[in-house]
Amino acid sequence: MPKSIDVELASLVKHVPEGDRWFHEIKFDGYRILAFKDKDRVRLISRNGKDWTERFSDIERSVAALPAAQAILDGEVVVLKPDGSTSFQALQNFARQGEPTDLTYMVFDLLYLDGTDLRGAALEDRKPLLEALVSSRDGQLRYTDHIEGRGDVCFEQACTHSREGVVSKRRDAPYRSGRSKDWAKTKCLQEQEFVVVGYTDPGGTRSAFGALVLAVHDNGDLKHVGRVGTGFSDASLADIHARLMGIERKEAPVVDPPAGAQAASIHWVEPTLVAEVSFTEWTQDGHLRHPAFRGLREDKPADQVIAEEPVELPDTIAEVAEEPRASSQGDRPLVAGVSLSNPDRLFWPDVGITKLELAHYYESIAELMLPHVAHRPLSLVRCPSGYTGECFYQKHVSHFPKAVGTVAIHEPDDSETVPYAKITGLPSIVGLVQMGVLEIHPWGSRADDPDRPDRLVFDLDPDTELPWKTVAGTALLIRSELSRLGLDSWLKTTGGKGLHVMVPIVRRPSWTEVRDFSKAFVDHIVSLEPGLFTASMSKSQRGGKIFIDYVRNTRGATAVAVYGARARPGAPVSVPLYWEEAESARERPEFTVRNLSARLDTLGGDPWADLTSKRQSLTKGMRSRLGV
DNA sequence: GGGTAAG
DNA sequence: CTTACCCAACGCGAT
DNA sequence: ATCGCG
Ligand SMILES: [Mn+2]
Ligand SMILES: [Mn+2]
Repeated sequence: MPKSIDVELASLVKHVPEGDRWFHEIKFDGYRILAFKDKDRVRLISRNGKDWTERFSDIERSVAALPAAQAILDGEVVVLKPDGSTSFQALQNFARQGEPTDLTYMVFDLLYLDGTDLRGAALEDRKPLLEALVSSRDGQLRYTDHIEGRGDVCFEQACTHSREGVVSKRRDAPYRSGRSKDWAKTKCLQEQEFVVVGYTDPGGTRSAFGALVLAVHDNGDLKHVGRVGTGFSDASLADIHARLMGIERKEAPVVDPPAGAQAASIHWVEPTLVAEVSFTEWTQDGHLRHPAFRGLREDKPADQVIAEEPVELPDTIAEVAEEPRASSQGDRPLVAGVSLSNPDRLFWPDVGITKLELAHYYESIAELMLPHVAHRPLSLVRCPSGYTGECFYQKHVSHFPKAVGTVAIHEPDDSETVPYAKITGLPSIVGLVQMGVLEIHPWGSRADDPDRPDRLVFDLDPDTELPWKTVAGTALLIRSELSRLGLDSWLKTTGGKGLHVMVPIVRRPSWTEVRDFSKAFVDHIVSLEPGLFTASMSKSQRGGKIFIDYVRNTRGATAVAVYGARARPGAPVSVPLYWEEAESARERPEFTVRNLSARLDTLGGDPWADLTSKRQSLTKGMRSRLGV
């Protein structure tokens, strides 16, 4: 077994090589590491021969646990962010939480296995062996899969998922140490350092400054290479602006300052700051195309910044055909008078439901839906590129279509008021659809008095394995216990596994009083069958039980809108049920944006028709019976 | 998705 | 015209 | 204070 090996390195090329003779892998940016495993002994060695075994002790353990006596692996130690996660995981966790990051060893080659040197074998024979060796193993050690052929598609995917690029490898080639033409790397972006020589004023709502003016040293002179105006966070914008103000100067530090109106708006500064900037390519006249700011280099003296040699292109592909002009997106259909961009955008790619179809769905049920959702502050779940894409909660709205109303909400510990979205009619809902809103969550109070709730909701969240009949029975129990107190209630599906029981009340008690009542009521329900019900949110206490969530009944908390869609597979919707259906339905009623109309055609009547006219109050008598 | 930047 | 990037929440209960 | 949760 060899004690050391020089790694194979990829040549940089401009385009991904085409043809079936290539395997394409995502290019990871990290530490290139060879792992030598000999029985229990593992060494992790970097490209320049440094031993990193102690630093990467978690990885050392993973390699030691591999089912092989001897092995040499090649790969990259990377910090893997959880954005390769599937839609549903992403949706569950899209709240802002510190991104947990872990060092992961992404292995892409196997050079030695149990007495056999595999370096002479073809890549297409080495990789299956590697996959078998590390498969089913996740966490610290992962197999780097590849795509056969379709290099252009692979590159496009890599770049749109903001990966660094693609490494293409000849499938029939042995492992050769050193720089090789069998491995070709293609980068989505180039990255380089530049001297900051000035800045421009901000426009619109932008703060601090607009762009940084950049230059490089060239034969002792500073040459202007363009400006970078994107990639800044609000924090870096403010920080950099403060530093720029201290180093302003009258004259341009570059020998070739831009002329005309462009130049007039530039504030020149002493050339002491160095910025790291990514860009797609150099233009003919020596400027950066599509530059984006990455960060300031604190460690690099400005006078050492020179233009790096443009990449040599050993690639043979001559010219890229100009892409056919994407048919201009001028076709914006109107629904309820609201203009929709990208009407064919797939919001639910699994079932082929588009933005336009969602708008038409809301149009078709608006009359039934509006009484229950209009004139309330809203929380929104937006997924502008569909439920499988990045989703996020939004409460404060700005730059929404005019059809979407707003209500000023006073948030605790905030002297200012904040605008929340509000539905005033069908056009508002279509306006939300235009903004990629896949879930609408109304408050339990109305815009004209947000601090006086007019309805409670009991949210039944069953353990996934509980049968429908149990969930339905629980809802019926809650209904009858509410009835004993003198309260009528209404039922709906949630679009998930659970149910919502809705109780309209006369606006009078505060949120605190309503929450106390809800908690006491749920505690009472739990006491009836503690083995089946729980009021405790913690997942560990919910196994095999139904979690009855009373915390929905607090200020600012919400439940998904009735008739509202869910950002989940299949485009499910939350649907009103007759109480009789809870008794008679043998299976969980499940409806979608696509098929709800079939139910409405045959149902006859509206299960929630008399909810809005119901007048009932939370009384002293009810409270005392619950011991509040 | 909208807004602010760049080429 | 294009591309690239940032930004888009919060409160409760348990520990 | 921080975490888990919806
Ligand atoms: Mn629920
Ligand atoms: Mn976008």
